[in-house]
Parts: sequence; structure tokens; C-alpha cells
Amino acid sequence: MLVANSVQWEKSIQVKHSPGGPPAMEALMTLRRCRRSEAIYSREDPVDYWYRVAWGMARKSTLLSDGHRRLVDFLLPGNYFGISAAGRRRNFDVEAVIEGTTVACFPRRRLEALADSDPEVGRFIRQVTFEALQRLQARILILGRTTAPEKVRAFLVEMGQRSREGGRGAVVLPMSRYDIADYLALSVETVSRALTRLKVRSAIVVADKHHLTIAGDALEEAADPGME
Amino acid sequence: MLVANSVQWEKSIQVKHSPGGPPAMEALMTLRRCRRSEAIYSREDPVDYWYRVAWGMARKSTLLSDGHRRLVDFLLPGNYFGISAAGRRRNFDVEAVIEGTTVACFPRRRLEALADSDPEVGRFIRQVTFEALQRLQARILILGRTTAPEKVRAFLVEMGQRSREGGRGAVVLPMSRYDIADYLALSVETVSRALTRLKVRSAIVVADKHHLTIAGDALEEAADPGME
DNA sequence: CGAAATATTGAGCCTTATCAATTTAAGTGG
DNA sequence: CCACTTAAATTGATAAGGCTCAATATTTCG
Repeated sequence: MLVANSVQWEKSIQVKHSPGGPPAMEALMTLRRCRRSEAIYSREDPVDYWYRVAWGMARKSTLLSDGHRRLVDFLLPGNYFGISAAGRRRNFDVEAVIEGTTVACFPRRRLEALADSDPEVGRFIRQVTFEALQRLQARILILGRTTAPEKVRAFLVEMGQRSREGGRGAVVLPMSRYDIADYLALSVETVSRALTRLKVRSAIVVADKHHLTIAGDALEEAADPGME
Repeated sequence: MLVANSVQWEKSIQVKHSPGGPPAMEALMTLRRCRRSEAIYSREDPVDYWYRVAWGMARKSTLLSDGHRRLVDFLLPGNYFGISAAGRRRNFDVEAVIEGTTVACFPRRRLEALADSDPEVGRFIRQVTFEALQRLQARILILGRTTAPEKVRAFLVEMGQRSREGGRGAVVLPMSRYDIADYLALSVETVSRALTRLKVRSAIVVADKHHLTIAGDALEEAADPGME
């Protein structure tokens, strides 16, 4: 069952950018395979490692004071995360979204030392952090959308762009509707309704719950920035 | 008049973090003074400089495809911005919010070269980028709030924390209500109403349009994370 | 001093959150 | 492998909250 579950996503979740860093950096890496919903790091943990998603998908979240969960980011293969300074502790939780999600772990102290001595590594870390910044800025624009269907459509376009494979407009959504709702700051019901509305309007074609295609014109509309 | 205008803010906008980088880096810096609403950089500009606010306040924004302006960030003294890789072009506009806003400009190529040769500079740049990441993540949590008064309150707390001076709970808002609205993805009217509601409930004390104080208990409530 | 922003307040409509019920899918243990 | 239990997804009805349009202060700036 678990195997079949993994197979379901095998070809769906692909690397887009930064498949790996400089060799000297990759030498520090260890791989870790995670169960579904397993924590990769938790709030209050010390910052001992920096990470990169090798396969699968992860979600960065936090529990707000009002009890609501808020998803800050979805992490796809090639995305680095948890890259922050020492001394402090984590303020977010990161969990695997799908069974078998694998992360590359880099010991922070050693990697920082390496960045000091090897300019190529230093440059690479900066580059990776810039990419994270872009992701978050793009995300803010999505959250800034006013109507729910707009938010959902922008979200689908974002996910399509971030894991571009399977051709134009194809989108894979391994996460639950609850995850999407917490990501877009909407209720699950509204997300569900927005999806059916988009389907009815033929803005999307739904293969199954986790696979859909965005129609060409709906795809064009949301071409908004993501960089500094 | 312009002078008087500057004086109005003189003691209000203070540095909190990272007053300056390593000396070798500061040697590259040139200062630039801006008029109110003057562009610091614009969309499509090449990435030739990295910046730090020295005095005043700036706003990073973009025009969405639907014609709405979206503010991605407010930039306070000590905040670095525009730090992204070469090759591409800017996707956002950055403008001075108040008359006399002064920015420190660092030529990107020379600074990157310096980061390669001087580990201290490299480390500093990483640190600064981490701070920008934290800011954006905190911002996402604010945007994720559901009700308008909650968003506004969280915004006030954020601004208070970011330019902590003038004592506990004091907040200075040099920007217009329109800026706040575009920052929180609300309409101006809703922002205005939310503020009056907070005032009526005694959650805030309004000195004048640009100066207010957050009541102690309202301040406690919103202690949500901001870091990786 | 006059013109143009900027702020605030009101009324009505529209959208979304909430509560509730049903259907579908997924995970568990025999 | 199937029945069972639990989680996930969808759909409906209702009420609250925010956006829009509109009017009126209040400031700011030329």
C-alpha cells in the first residue's frame, strides 16, 4: 500500500531548479526519508541543519495564537529551507506532505565554515536564499488577491510553474484541500467551491483530486512578478 | 515646509538592527537622498545596486494585472533591499515614503566580488538576507489573518516592533492609509473603519493620524513567529 | 487661497466563514 | 482481501464581514 502510494507520485514530483550545490557542499549531505506527515523539524528546535528537498513535498507551517494553522510555504524538490542563522530556534514546523519525501540535510556549522573558505559555496548559498525570497514575495502577491477563485487560480498557476513537467498547464496537487486552505487563508469549503467553479467555467480540467490541467487562457492571466 | 516636514519625522524613524555592515563594505557605499514618492528603483531596471535604508521609509510595490497596487514590504532604517542576483531585472518598484528618505547604495558587482574575497562580508550578506526572509514570513502570517481589525492590529504590532523607540506600544505610521490598505490587501475604507473600531474599543490610543499607541493587552495577543 | 489628495463615515450588495449534512476516499485490523 | 473506522472532499443554508459606490471632512501642496 505504502509502496503503491509512493508510485502514484513517482513521476509527478520533479526537480526544476538547483538540483544540487557545489561538490564540496554535497559532500556534507546526508539523506533522510520521511513518512507522511513526519516532522522534519519543529518549533523550538535548534538550527543545526539546513535542508533541501530531494524528492516529494514538504510544508512549512505554524500554529497561530487563535488556533488556526497557517502554511507559510510548500517545498518542492530542489527548494532549500530552514536556512537561517544560528543562536535562535525554529519558529516553524516543517513536515513531509507525502510518504517517502526525502530531504538532503546539511550540517549548518560545517556548511557555514565551508562558505567562508570556498567562495563558490558562499555564492551558492546566497543564490539559494534569493530564490527563497522570490518564492515568498510571489506568495504575498497571491495572498493579496481579493476573491477566492482568483487566489485559487493564482495558486494553481504557481504550483504549475514551480514543478513544470507533464507539459503546459499540468498541475499536481499532492497536498490536501486543508493544506491549500491554510496556505491561501481560506476555509476548506471555499477552496472546494472555488475549484468546482473553475471547473464549471472550464478554466481547469480535473483529472482526479490531485491532478488537473489549467486552460490556456486562464494560465495567461496571472503573470505577476516574483523577484526583488 | 519641506524642512518642517522632515523635522516632523526626525526622531520618529530610528534604526533598530544592522546599522551598518563591515567597514570594507561600507567603503563602497554612496548615499542618496530622495523626495517624497521618488523612485529608488523601478520595474525592468537592471540589478546594479543593492540598498539599505539609512533614514526614512520606503515601500516595495508592484502593479497587479488587475490594476491593483500591492505593497510587498515597508522598508525601515537598517533594512536591506533589492538584494538579488544579476542577469535578471527588477520586478518591483521601490519608492520613498517620506521626504528626505536616504538610502545607502552598494554597487552590486563590487560588493559580490568583495563577498567572494572577504568571508566577513559574505557572512554579513547572508545574515541580511535571512532577516529579509524573516520579515516576509512574518508578513505572510499577518496577511493570513482573517478579520480586518485583526490584520490591522497585527500590522500595528509589527510596525511597533520593527521601529521600536519611543517606548512600549508607540507606533509611528508615516505612510498613508492607502499604503496600509495595499499592504494588507484591504480597501482604504476598511482600514479606516478598523482603526476607529480599535480606538473605540480602547485597543489603541490615537495621538494624531500618524502617531498612536497600542494598549498593553492588545499588544500581547499577537506574538506570532517570524523566523525560519 | 484654491485644488487635489487623504481620511472618515454611511448604505447596499456580494462574498466568504460558519454550521450542518452527505459522499467519497483512505487507512486499519481482522 | 474485505469490512470497518476515520479522514477528506463536496454541497447546502445562513449570517457576518468587507467591498463598492457615494458623500463629507480634513490635509496638503502649489
